[in-house]
Amino acid sequence: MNCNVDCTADVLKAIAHPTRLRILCTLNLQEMQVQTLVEKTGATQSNLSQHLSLLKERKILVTRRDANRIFYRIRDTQLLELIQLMRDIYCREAA
Amino acid sequence: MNCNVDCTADVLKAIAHPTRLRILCTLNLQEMQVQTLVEKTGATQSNLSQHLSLLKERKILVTRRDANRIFYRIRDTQLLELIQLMRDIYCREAA
DNA sequence: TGTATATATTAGCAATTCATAATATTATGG
DNA sequence: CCATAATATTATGAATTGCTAATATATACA
Repeated sequence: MNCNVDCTADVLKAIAHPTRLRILCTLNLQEMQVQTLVEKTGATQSNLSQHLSLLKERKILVTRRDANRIFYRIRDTQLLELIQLMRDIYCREAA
Repeated sequence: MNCNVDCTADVLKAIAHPTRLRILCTLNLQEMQVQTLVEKTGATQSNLSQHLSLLKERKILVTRRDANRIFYRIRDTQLLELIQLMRDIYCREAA
């Protein structure tokens, strides 16, 4: 009935943004440092950092520090299957 | 690589709203007329109508007219499994 | 045709989101 | 300690979203 809508909506909202989706698809199953993500996504360092911290707050990403650098990865990679499925259902055209 | 981010983000955005999620969870596998949804969700008629039309535009809902009334249902009910899964992963607490 | 019911649309404002630019923080190596 | 590299934070303004109130449309039925 009440399917935990507020929490679920928050998580969905976190994912529902082109740059953040791109981050998730780029990360895929690996971990990656911010600089790499900046290059691969084409976003500004600052902007990307903001999106990353939002995803981290929502427990979608987790981090690991290695000296100077921070590595991000997807906490629960089931999420990738979810996104893929969503895309298959609603965005079938083109690659 | 590019996982159709723009389209996928649009669909996610459509779902990522408490009232719209509530609509989807309320509909579940049935079809329902607007008035019923108004009562069950507690939203304003106008507001609900706006959310419904957004969901319809995004091909998430489909409609059927019966005389005076319009019945809405979820086009692809796999979506419900997706939402459920999302909730299981990220919103495990309480019912 | 006139009224009532169900649903949709529009306008307008408040609140939120987003990107950019500038600055701060943290860690490393010399 | 200083310079540099990597990342985060803050402020700000523009754009988008979301709600409400008012109005419009469509159908049924007396």
